[in-house]
Amino acid sequence: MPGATPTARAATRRGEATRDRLLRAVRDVVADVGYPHATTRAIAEAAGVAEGTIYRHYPDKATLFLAAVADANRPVLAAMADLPGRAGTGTVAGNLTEALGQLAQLRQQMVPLELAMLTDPDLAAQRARLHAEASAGAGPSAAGLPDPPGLLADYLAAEQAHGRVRADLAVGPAAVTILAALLGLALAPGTDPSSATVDPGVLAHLVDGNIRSCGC
Amino acid sequence: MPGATPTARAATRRGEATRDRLLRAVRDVVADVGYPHATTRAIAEAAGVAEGTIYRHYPDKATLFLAAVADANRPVLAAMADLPGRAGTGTVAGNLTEALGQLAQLRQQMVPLELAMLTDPDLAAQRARLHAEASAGAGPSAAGLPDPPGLLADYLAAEQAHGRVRADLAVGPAAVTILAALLGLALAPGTDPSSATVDPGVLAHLVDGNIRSCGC
Amino acid sequence: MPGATPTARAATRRGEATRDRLLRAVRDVVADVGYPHATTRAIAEAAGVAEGTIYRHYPDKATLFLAAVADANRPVLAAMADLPGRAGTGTVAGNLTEALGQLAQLRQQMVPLELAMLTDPDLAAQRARLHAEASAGAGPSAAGLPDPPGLLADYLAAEQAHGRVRADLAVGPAAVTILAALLGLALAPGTDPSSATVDPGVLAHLVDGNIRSCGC
Amino acid sequence: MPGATPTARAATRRGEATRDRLLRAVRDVVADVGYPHATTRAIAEAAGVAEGTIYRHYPDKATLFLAAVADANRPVLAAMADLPGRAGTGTVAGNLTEALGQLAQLRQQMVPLELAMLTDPDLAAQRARLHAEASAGAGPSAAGLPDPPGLLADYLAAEQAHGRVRADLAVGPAAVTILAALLGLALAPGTDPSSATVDPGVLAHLVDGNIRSCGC
DNA sequence: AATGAATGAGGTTTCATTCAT
DNA sequence: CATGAATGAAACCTCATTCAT
Repeated sequence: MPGATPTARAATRRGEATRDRLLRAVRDVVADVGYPHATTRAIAEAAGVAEGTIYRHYPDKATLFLAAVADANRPVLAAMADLPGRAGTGTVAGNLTEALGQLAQLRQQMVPLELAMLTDPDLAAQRARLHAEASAGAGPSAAGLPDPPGLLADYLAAEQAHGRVRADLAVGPAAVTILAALLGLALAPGTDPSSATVDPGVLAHLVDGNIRSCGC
Repeated sequence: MPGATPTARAATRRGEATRDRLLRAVRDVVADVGYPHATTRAIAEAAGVAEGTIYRHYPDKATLFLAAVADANRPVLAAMADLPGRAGTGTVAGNLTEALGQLAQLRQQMVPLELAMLTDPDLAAQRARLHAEASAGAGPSAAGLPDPPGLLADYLAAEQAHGRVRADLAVGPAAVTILAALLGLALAPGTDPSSATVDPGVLAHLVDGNIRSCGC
Repeated sequence: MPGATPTARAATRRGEATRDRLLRAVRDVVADVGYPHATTRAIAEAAGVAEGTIYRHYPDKATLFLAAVADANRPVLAAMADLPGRAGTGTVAGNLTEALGQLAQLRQQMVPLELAMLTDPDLAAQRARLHAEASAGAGPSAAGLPDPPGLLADYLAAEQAHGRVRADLAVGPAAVTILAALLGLALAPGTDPSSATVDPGVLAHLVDGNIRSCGC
Repeated sequence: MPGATPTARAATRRGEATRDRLLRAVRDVVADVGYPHATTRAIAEAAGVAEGTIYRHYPDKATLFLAAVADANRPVLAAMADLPGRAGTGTVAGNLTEALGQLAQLRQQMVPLELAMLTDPDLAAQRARLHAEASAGAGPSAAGLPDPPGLLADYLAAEQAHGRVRADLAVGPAAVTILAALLGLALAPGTDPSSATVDPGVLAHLVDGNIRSCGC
């Protein structure tokens, strides 16, 4: 075993490290100079590799960007995935505040990348195609990948079942609204981009206003 | 007096018409293909003029974009400016629903342009410079131009004075949250961009959840 | 007489004034920003007219430049034309110093325009064509228009006839050399372009070294 | 040691060859069509590379031109650098004639580039900045780089010390005048640009008239 | 005669991508 | 696997010239 295909393994290791550096470089450069100025040159430089190296790991720039988005999305989804399981424990406001706080913090990191998706229809289209393929590949049953709005709606519905959220709340629109507000806050002009967190007062208002059971 | 300076006026007329066509072309092209693909060539074509014509009216592309943003912003501000005057009339929910509905409709139109500002730091910087100059030029007293969050907060405070909004509502954070949610909704993936309006259910939820006096 | 075709006359007057302003504008702009940056826009602005006005007086930019060169050349030729007639009067050194001093002063003014001719073969070709046509139009006898080297050589030859210049001086090469040195001095790096005159020491050296009769 | 870093060297080699081809292309194109028509397209074509290649080696067109000027200047300086060491050997006239003849020949090659510097103030300014930086970088003691007028003046002074040039000659003005004349001759209209040399008669006159010791 | 908006060819520069090393 | 020179299409912008007023 010692010495078995050492070069191949080392090479693989090296390649993975390079890919990681590239993904992080995409995030950094887009956050720094904006998507329109995030050129392959700038990204390669930030990653400390030659420009040509990009194309040894990704077939083109769009694919690299989508990989960076997926990579940045993972912790966001993880932060939300816990939520439904907590229904009935602690307090509703506490659970939401913690989850949304985490989410806001993470989203801040990936907002520039999400913006890129929103401003570039080509990128969005390619992402849609990838998602479609992924769903198809996973079989017909795997239609609904978990996404933040769905997870949040699930949690709210579960709390309704526990009687801890007013029964007449439309959980779908509420989830969408809450997350939209969070996104909107991250973008609002005047937001200090260096502070990674949302103003706690605003966050409290958001939670409180939306789920308050009617005991006011 | 009529006909006093007919040529001068005519000349100006033509130029103004061209400028208008250019501003609209910017909006259309950005909405269509996205800011990164909104080239001067595409804009000129959409406006029905030669590429060089752009530069007789605007010194560079950034200035053209900023002019388009300002132009698109005008009706948005107009829609909000009425609101504070309506405090005490009709119903709170009615006033807000109407104003936010209008706002959502208009914002939809200018969201792509605002996104451009958010993705391109250069553009944002130049806009900031322009605003600074405009404020300076208007004298030291004109510091605060009216903006949507301020106007909405003013309205909410006025309704508090009328006792039609619960007294403990923090009007500043509430205004910011509502508008952020509106912006977030316009961006949320899955929003049908062809429907210019926000889902009325969501809008109702937004108004209701945020300002509801405690009579539930 | 009063009121006789006043408009026509006024129009002509105005046209001539405009042409003059244009010629001077060409000189000023070329001297200021250099021939490659002397655009029709800059020239029109310097002349205080609209860009289109240029083409009411000159068929194209090259013709305008050549007219400006010819205009700037007139006083230079005038300064040299006197010289041959002065042979035998005053002192040789005095005559030359005065003529060359004047020439240097004037040339300074037109050096930028002459440089334009030297850097732009198209312009030079068109000038040559114009000269050829002028000569042809003036009849076959008018082949040799008076030019500075010829006039200077004529003067030196006349002084040789008076015995005031050493007999073995080759007047042709001497004239060419002197004028070339003058041109070279105007161009030499380190020449202060604001001082319109040549260093008197250098000028004295130039005169002295070239024509000194052998009494040293 | 051979083969130590073969790739790096090879890469460098290719780049260096391309740079050389570009520098020569600049000279050729400027000499051919004149500075105002020396477009990047024409230069790239003359060098046999794509237009974009220029910008991998030089940040912009101006820098490329300045590099071409510096490159063309090197042999000119080399031709003059020998001169001071020859004082006291051969004959004064022989030394000067040879050096100036070489200089004229070389200068002919670089006259179009020097003209470009003279007609384009932007270029001249950037050159001045570069020179200033170079001097500063070389330490405060390296203020005076050797330049042709200085070297020629040094030579003349040395010959004065040997008693082979008349003692009352002002070596500074003489050197300036001689070189200015050479430059002027290269530009003089009527000079056949295909003959790379200056008319020997004129050259003799130039040498003779300026340094002749008084034994006539 | 004069204006200035409009034109479109062409200029410099950028950039995603390919290829020889 | 990695490099970096090379490519060429396309981006933004300029400019001499034309044309409606």
